[in-house]
Parts: sequence; C-alpha cells; structure tokens
Amino acid sequence: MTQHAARPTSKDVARTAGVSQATVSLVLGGKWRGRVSERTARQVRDAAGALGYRPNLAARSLRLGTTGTALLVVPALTNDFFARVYTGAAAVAVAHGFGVVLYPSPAGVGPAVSPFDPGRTALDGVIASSMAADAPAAIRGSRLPLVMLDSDPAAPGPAACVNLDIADGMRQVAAHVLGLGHREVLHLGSAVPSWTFDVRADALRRAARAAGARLRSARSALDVTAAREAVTAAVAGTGPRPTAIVCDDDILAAGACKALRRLGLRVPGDVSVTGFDDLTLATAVEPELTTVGLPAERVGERGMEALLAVLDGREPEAGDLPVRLVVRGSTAAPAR
Amino acid sequence: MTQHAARPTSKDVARTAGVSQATVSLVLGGKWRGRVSERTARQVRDAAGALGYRPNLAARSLRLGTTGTALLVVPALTNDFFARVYTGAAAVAVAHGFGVVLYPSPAGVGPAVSPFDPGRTALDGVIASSMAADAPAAIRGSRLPLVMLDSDPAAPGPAACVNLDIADGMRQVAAHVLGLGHREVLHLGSAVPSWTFDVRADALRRAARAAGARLRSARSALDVTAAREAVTAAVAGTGPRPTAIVCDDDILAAGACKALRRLGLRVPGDVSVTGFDDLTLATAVEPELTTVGLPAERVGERGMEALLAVLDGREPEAGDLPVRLVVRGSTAAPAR
DNA sequence: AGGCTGACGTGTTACGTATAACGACGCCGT
DNA sequence: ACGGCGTCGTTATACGTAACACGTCAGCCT
Repeated sequence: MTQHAARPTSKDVARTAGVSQATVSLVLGGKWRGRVSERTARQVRDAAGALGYRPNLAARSLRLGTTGTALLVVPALTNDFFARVYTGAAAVAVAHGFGVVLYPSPAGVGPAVSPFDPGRTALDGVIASSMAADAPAAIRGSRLPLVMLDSDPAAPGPAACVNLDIADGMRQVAAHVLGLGHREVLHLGSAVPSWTFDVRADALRRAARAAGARLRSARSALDVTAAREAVTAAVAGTGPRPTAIVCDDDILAAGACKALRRLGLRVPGDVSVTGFDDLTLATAVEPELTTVGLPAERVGERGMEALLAVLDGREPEAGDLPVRLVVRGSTAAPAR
Repeated sequence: MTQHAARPTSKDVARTAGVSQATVSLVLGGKWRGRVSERTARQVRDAAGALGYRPNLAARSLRLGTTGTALLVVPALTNDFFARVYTGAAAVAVAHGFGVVLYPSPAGVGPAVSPFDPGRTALDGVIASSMAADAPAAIRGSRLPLVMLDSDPAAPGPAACVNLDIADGMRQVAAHVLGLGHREVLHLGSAVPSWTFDVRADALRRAARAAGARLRSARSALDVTAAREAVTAAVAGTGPRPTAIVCDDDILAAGACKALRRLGLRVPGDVSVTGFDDLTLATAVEPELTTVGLPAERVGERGMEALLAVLDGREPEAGDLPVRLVVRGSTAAPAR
C-alpha cells in the first residue's frame, strides 16, 4: 500500500504559514472568532490551499469519537424505491455535514459480506430497510443506533422507526378495485416474509371480506419472471378465473401482465392488475400500472432526521407518512 | 453525539486478560506465530470475546495509513448494470479483506453532494463509472488512485481502465438488424455525452454505411418517458418511417416500444427495436428486448482487482471484456 | 560456570487531529 | 504606576492502535 506523495498534514500547513498547528486546527475548524486575527487566519487558509491540504479523516474521527457517516442498508439496488430513499437521506445528511454510505444487504450480495462484523467502515449509525430482515441482529452486535424504515413498530431493537401508512394504501387499492365491481380477486404476494407485505395482505383480506369478494392468494419471488410463472400457474388452476390481480409490488404486477398477455388475456380488458410502490417500471410497461405512490424521498429524509435526532439525544419525530393511489391504465371494470 | 456505553479498547482487553496491550494487538492482529504462546493467545481472545471488543477503526486507519475501503462511483442506482458491477466488486473486495462503499454520482443526487471534497469517508481508492463524467477531476484533487470503468482509454488521469468491447457489441447489433434486411434505421442515442455512447454511434454509423442503409439519429435523456417522446417526434417527422430503431440502452428501447405501440405500430411486426445492456427491464417488457448482454459482474471484479493491483504497486490486467448479442422478441425482418 | 539462544512478552512511540490550559502583549481606567 | 482584561496565539495532551526495539528467563552447549 504505497502512500502516494505523502499528503501534507496540519503541521505542514502550520510550518508554511508560520504559526502553530493548533492555530491551523482552529482556523480550518472554523472556531476562531475572536481567537485568531483575520490576517493570520488568511495566512493559514492560503497555506492550506497552496499545499492542497486535506484533513486526515481517521485522525479526526479518532479525536472526535465521531465519523460523520451513516450507513443506509437496502435490500436491492435495482428497486428504485430505495434509490429515492437514498436521495432523501443524502440531502438531509449533507445539510448537516454528514455523509451517507450505501450498503446492499447480504441477500443481494452473499452472506459473506457484512459491514458490521468486519466493520470496515467507521460509522455513527445505521438506517435499515425493513426488508433487510437480518440486519437488526447484526447491527445490535455493533451497538450502533439503528433507525428502521417501513418496519414493524412493535419489534424491539431500533431506536426509531419511520413508517408508511401501507395499510391505508392497500385499502385505497381495494376500494378502487372493488369499486369497479371486481369480485374474483387474486392477491399476488411476496414470497419473502416481511412486515410490509403482511400488512398489505391483511388490509386486502379485510376489505375483500367486507365487500363479499372472493380472494385467492399466490406468492412469488420479487422478480418479473418468477411472478409471470406464479400467475400463469394460478390462473390455470381450478376455480373461476380472477378478474383482478392485486400485487404487492410493481415488479410482481409487471410479471402478472406478461403472464396474462401470454395467456391471450388483455389488461385491463379481461383482467385488471394493480401494483404497489410506483417504481419507474410502472410507467415503463404497457399498459401503465395502477399502483400506490410512496413518498420515498420523505422516508429517506425522515430516516436521516431520526438518526440525527437519536445521535443528539433528541426525540425523533413520530407519525406515519401518507401514501396515495395512482390510477393508470391497468385497471378497468370487469367485462360483462 | 453521545457515545453509547463506552466501547472497550484493546487496553481493557489487555487488563482483563492479564497481558499488555501490545500482546493483545499481536494476537488479534494474527501476527503472533512464534511470538506469543497458544495459552496466552487464547486468554486474549476469550477476554476480547467476553468484552465484546471491536477495534476502533479510526485508530487503526490512523496507525496504518490505510482504510481498507474503496469507493465505487455510479451514475444511477436504478440501472441494474451498476448493481451487478457492485456485486462483482464487492465479492473481490471481501476476498481481500476490503470494503466497498457505494456512491451515486452527483447527477443523481444534486451537485452539493461530493464525497471527495468534504471527504466524509476515508478511502484508499476510487472506482468510477465512465458516465459519472465529472468524477475524474474531483478525484484527482483528492490524490486517490482511480480506476475508470467503461471509459475512454486515451483519457489521462486514471491509474487503470476496465473496458468492455462496446464497439463489437454494436457491430453485432448492426449485423443482426441489417442482416434481417432493415435499410431504414433510426439510432436513438443518449443525450448525455459519454465515451461509451460515442463508441456505439460510431460503430453503428460505419456498419450502416457499409451496408448501404439509411441512418437517422435522435437523442433522449435516459428515461422511458423522454425516450417515448423522442421516438414519437422522430417517427412523426418527415421522410420514410424507420423499420428498425437501434437504441443505446434498454431504457431507451422500452420508451421506443411504448411510443410505437401508441402510434398503432407493432413491435416487431412493423418496427424492430434493439436495446443495449440487457437490464432486467429488457425481459420485463413485452416483447422482450433483443439487446446486448454485458458481463457486469466481471467489470466490477476487474475494477476491484485493478485497484488492488495499483494499491500494491502491481500492474493491472489489461484487455477488453467481450459482450454478446442476445436475440429476443423485439426484432424481426421488415414487413413486405 | 558462563554465556548464548530462543521463547515469550512488555515499554514506548508515532500516526494527525482538536481542544483545554496556559502565556504574552498592549491598552484602559483609576 | 499598576492591576486587570481583552486579543492573539502557543504548549501540551489525549484519542486507540500497531509495531519496533528491548528485556527477562529458562535451558543448553562448551
């Protein structure tokens, strides 16, 4: 590990500016009002600029006991919900002089990779998505403050939770679909167990029962091909054909549309399909998906705000974030 | 920033194990063969385990002058090409006791966020995607070793490059499309300038000229809606309607398909469409896209290998990675 | 017996930074 | 003239780790 061209230290800056290292630290740290004259301050800044000085972050962290970096654990990079969460979190972080580092959870990258035990990166706290199901245990071992996103508020561990009103989202979907007149509904859920998916299933079940609609269930991994196969199997199964398929995720909905098209059924003419999350995928397919829009950036912002609050010993803000049904072209009244 | 429950240090471990701090460091660092007896070594390990000791990374980095962390700069999280690059890079990194941190380049997150100047995270090196066009300048200022991915090999700056044989990929596309008999071709390129896109355009132009085909061009931002609008405008324009649309990216191709469908044209019956990159999107849409498959994981692996080589003062491996045309349902011979 | 060797550890230092504690210097009021 | 005080800056120290250079002690050869 060769050190390229020996980076200048604050001591070097001090020498060329003709002051002590402490003064350099004061000036560059911004805490010099009334302690250092404007003239020497400028000398220091000039010297730092001339040398291309950058503070050594390891030394700073060691001294301060703080890294100014948070970790965001997400289950999948491909899902742009999480990309938007990151954007929101990063915006808040930067505004507070913090950094955010992204970590795709083990599921996506193999169990050998854990940022917590080898602890490669020095961190002040962790924000984890609910779908990174194994994260809490690993993080607890690291003793870092943890903020959970979209997760069971009753679960122990996290210092704070940021939740979406998922149940209300599914109720909106159900009201829309049932309101169109559908009474034979297939629920396509995720095969990976997770609180958010349980909430969806529960809300849909209640709504269907209240409306007297028949509800069947199928499950699939969160990818288009798996969803296509699951729907093909479910539709080919016994019993009356569903007139609407309510999916836990836009990815599943895209797979459902493909399955139906291959079976010679038209969406929404023969079968209506709904998604969830309003990913970019929702408007990339034809027809565009009726789905539930999630304030992903707000989730990221609230998550980061909550982490900063916890770090400061303050109380994080509470309350669920609202979601909104987006009606597009994949739903219509049932034929006949 | 409260320190939760004062983490134990190596000195604490030393005290409870009844040895000196130096011995703890030797044992836990693994360099004790012949320097410490097996019995004391076990005592140390037991004490460390009992206290839940984790080395302080800031202190370690400060002492070692190395962080064991690399930064991967990507232009977009949503694009799963980069997710796969990350997977490959992470696998190699972990095998070498390294960590990888992900950074979506400013374009995706606002120019205020730069990991280099504020330098929040301590790094040993940077791997940057070509599309993060402004990265090299910012990184040069940080004096970190830089590996560029899929970028102009003639450009100065990077310590190493990992390249795909993009030109060959486009030649394969052209051979396929022209071989089907298409002579009226529309090239849908990216509106953001980048080496990889220039290579695509150049390769296609040469192939079209050699085959005597007419080639028009349109440009679009890398999102489905923008591509749809660009294609709608281009097809509605003057001159004979193209029978094939060659796109620089699957996202553009998805937009092209949507535009054509809305214009009442069938893919591939009336117009053939090709993509590039073989994203998951390519098989999520109907028809599935004929596109160019890229060994994304290999790119990530090679990138990380190259960075580790540079860090060790070794010579990084050279040579382009091959790409492969994947023929699916979006291309056919032209009507008539 | 004396000194050498190898096994087993320990004392000490340095990494680069931030900050508490401590001057030196000039200016003022009395 | 002298203490006091604001201004401007320095000295010294600690953060937790890794590793160099040294000690100590038993055993063994000569």
